[in-house]
Amino acid sequence: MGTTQLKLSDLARLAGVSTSTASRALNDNPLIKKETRERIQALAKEHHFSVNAAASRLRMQKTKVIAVIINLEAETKQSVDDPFLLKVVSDINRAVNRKGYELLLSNSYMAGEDWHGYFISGRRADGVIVVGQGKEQARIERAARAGTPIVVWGDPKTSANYPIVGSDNFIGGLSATEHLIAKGASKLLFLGDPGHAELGERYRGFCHAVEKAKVEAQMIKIDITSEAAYASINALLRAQGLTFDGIFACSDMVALGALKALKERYISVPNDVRIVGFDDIAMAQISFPALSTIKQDTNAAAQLLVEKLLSQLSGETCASQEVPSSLVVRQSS
Amino acid sequence: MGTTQLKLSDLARLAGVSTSTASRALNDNPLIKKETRERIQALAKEHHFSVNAAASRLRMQKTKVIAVIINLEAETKQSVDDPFLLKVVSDINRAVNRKGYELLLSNSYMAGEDWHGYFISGRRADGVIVVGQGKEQARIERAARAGTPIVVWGDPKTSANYPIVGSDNFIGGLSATEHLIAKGASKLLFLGDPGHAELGERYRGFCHAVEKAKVEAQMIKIDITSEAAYASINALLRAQGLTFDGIFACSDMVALGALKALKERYISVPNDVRIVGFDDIAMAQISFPALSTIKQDTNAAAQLLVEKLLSQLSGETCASQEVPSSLVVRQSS
DNA sequence: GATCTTAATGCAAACGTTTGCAATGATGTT
DNA sequence: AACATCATTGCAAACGTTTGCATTAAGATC
Repeated sequence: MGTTQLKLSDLARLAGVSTSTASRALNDNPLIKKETRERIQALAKEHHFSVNAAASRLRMQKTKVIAVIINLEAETKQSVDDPFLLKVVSDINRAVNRKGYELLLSNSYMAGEDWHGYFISGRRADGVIVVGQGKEQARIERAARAGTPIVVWGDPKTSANYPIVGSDNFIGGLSATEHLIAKGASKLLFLGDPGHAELGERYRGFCHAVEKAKVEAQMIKIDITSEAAYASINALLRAQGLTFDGIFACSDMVALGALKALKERYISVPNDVRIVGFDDIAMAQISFPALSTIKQDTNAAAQLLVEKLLSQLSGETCASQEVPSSLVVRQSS
Repeated sequence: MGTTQLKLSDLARLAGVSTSTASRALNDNPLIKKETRERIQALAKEHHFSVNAAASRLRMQKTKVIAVIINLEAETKQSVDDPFLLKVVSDINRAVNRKGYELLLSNSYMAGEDWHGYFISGRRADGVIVVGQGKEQARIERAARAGTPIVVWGDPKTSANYPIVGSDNFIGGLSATEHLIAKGASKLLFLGDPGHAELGERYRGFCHAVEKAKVEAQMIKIDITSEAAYASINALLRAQGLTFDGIFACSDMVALGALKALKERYISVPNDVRIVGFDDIAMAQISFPALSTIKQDTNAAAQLLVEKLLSQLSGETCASQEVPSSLVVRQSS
């Protein structure tokens, strides 16, 4: 506090060696005699010395930082508070740390339009992980073309000039719907917005199952929030009565909103209506009835995202990849 | 990409001015003629120039970065996925950005024991926001004593050498409990861990209301997870039957876990048992019955945290402060 | 004893900004 | 005409690391 910041040259003087020796010693460079290294490292610990990251980054041309940017549409109101998105971020954080990198949490507000300029040229991060493919991929594509090491959490089937990691949304949608049908549903309802890349795949899976089983089906396009789901189910029931007996919701939050609307009208879940969600957020198992859902393995995905990003940093190119998802059957179906 | 990174001196040459002029122009320094400034700024935009943050930070001795560290006990299993914690982080992110700072998302794993060394001496951030006071405050206190600009989300009543911002937990606990009693409950149950600073205050409020109204009360000490709540309510019912008619849960997640256990045994909420939670997470209004709770104004708190941190950066000292919380009455009570 | 190898360390340049001070030219004042 | 003032710009140092290359000392080889 009172004393001025210790720098490497001070530490070196204290140890009676040159600055370069001190630097190498702290980086465990075998050029330096083992005893010397250990002596200097001990001294550093004793004096609470920390390398100045700004100086180091300037010299090294590397930041050891990965930026995570949450890519939400301004228009739709899927908020940053969506527990699933935040879980993804949290898992990415762990994965990033395990590789010795730090996590800069960013968003369109800070990064603006020119992600390459802001993060890479600006030496704020070595690479970018985008959470949420969104409807509009221009900025991602521009960044990738400018040479930004970048990976995206989204729908891996989308063809793009950057790798995308995400669940097999088609299979997820397919197996959720098949499960609903197997449980006796014959008038199905899809709740979500197929214009969104990942949700579009889930909807494709839904349609595929519907056609194969030759059952009735309808789709209501809503924002990805529980409020929108609650409102739309209420409106539908009011206008047309109970015209469905199975719901595939594009996310758990949506499913829970629908569930609430049904329960308020004493429509029994799963007897009158079966529901399956998507994501398997913490709330899914604590709702009543507990929510059947397609579990996304965010942990595995986060690890893959980071690995792919790091391999880009070392010059390799890599492809999109799907992470297996699995049906979790609970009481709602 | 192919071309090498543009630096300030290149931009200056392109504009036919010196590096210093270019630097000042980009920073909108009025020393430079207005037309020159605008010309250079336009040129910078045209060429996608971005200042090298590493070099700038080294020279300025400032990072314009704020570190947020989620402070969880290793022992208890309140996970990073707790939606409330993540909401706090997300609100802090917004508040930080509004002030022109970036957010470094960190944790004990990266920062280790010596937060001052890691963040401040290491020039990774200008200040630290700690989310979650935890049970053990040694590291926070040590960092503060070492001169780290630091603020904490926690219980503002705790006396400490750093400012703490948080809800008025005592009042929150008091009004939640009074509400339960007003709704007819006379055998109360507190669910949570009073050893945790914030929860301790909530429990004090609970006890205060209980004594004033002279009603029965018991406390079960559990981890702050819905799973623990679910398990403990089940165990209690199995062992002793329904010995309570009102629950004050220390968090919404805990309340929802308890709610599920009750519903599974067909105990009516709110007729047989009234429940009030704490936090007002998104799930509270979507559960069935919708959960009454004490709403914490995380947005206001986040703004306060950032303001207090920034005023520390400009040398002022500041005090802890409480943010008003409010009872939100829904169907569970 | 002279030369060669090897191990350990030091010297000094470079990374790309920002900023105090000096320099320049133009304008106003006596 | 000499001098002071002002607006605008440039020079060069400093921020604290890391690392290629040079240097030194010590042991090995002839």
